[in-house]
Amino acid sequence: MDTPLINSLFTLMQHYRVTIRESINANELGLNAMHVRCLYIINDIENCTANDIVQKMRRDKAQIARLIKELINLGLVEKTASIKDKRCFIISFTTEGKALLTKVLEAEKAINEKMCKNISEEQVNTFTNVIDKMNNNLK
Amino acid sequence: MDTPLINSLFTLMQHYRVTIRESINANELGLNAMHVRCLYIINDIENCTANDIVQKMRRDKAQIARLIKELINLGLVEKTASIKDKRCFIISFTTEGKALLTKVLEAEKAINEKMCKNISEEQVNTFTNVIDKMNNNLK
DNA sequence: GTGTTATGGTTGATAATGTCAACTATAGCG
DNA sequence: CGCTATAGTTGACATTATCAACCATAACAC
Repeated sequence: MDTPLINSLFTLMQHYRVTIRESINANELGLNAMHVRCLYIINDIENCTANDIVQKMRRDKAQIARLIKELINLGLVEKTASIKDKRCFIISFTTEGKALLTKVLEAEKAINEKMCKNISEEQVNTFTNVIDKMNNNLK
Repeated sequence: MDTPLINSLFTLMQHYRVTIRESINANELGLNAMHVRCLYIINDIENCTANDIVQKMRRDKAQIARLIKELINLGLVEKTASIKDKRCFIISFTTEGKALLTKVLEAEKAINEKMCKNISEEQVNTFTNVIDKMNNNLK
C-alpha cells in the first residue's frame, strides 16, 4: 500500500458528503456542506467577518462572499458594519439562523455518533489529535 | 466544541488539496487529485474496470468515464476489451503512465511524510484504523 | 496633510467538478 | 426467446471553485 492514508481520507470525506447531504435534504433545511461549515465558523468566531471565514476555510474569497450572500438571502445571517474597520462587515445570526444552526448541529451530531460507533473515546481522541497535528504540518 | 472532528477533517482535506496541487503543478504532471486517485486505483486493482473505480471512489459513472478518457488522451492508460464480459474494458497503464505513477507516488510520499511529521507510528496506525472504522460505519 | 501600497469585500467571467437522464451493447436468467 | 440488470458513453445541466478587475478603506512612509 502506497498512500492508503490519503485514499482513506478521500473515501471518508466522500462518505461524509453523501451522508450529510441525505441528512440535510431529509431535514429540508436547504443547505449544503459549505453553508453548514460557514454557520459553524460564524458561531465559533466572535465578531466574525468574511475574511475570518476565508482564513478558516482556506477558500477563495469570492466563493465565501457568495456563500454569505446566500445565507443572507435565506435570512439566516446578517451583516452589520464594523466600527473599527469600515471595510469589514460583522456577520451574525438572525433568530431563524440561530434556530437552524441548532437543528443542523443535531443532524450532524447524529452523523458523528454513527461515524464513531464502536470506536473508543481514546481512539477518537488520538484521531482528532493526529488531525490537528497534520493540519499544522501542512500549514 | 460541537463537531470539531468533521471541521478538522474538512480543514485537513483542504490543506491536502492545496498541497497536492502545488506539488503536482510544480512537477508539471498535468493531473489533478481525481486523476491521481484514479491512477492509484488502477494500480491497486487487478484488471481494473471503470466500474471498479466508480465503486471505489463512490462517484458518478459519467464522471469516471470522462476521467478515464482524459487519462487515455494523456497517453497514460489504455483500454482493452474484457474477454469474460464484453461490456467491460480493462484499464491498464502504458509505459508512460507507469512512469508517471512512480513520479506521482514520490510526490505524494513527500507530502505524506510532511503531514506525518512528529506523529508516532503508533498514532498514525490508530489514525488509519479509526478512518477505516468510520468508513465502515458510514457505508 | 499627500501619495502609495495593502487589505476586505464584491462582482463577472470562466474553469473545474459533479449529477441526472437517455442510450447502446451485452449479460444473466426465467 | 423475452425480460431485466449491468457497464459504459454521451449530452445537458447544476454546483462549486478560481481568477482578475474593481471599489472603499486602512496603514504606512514621507
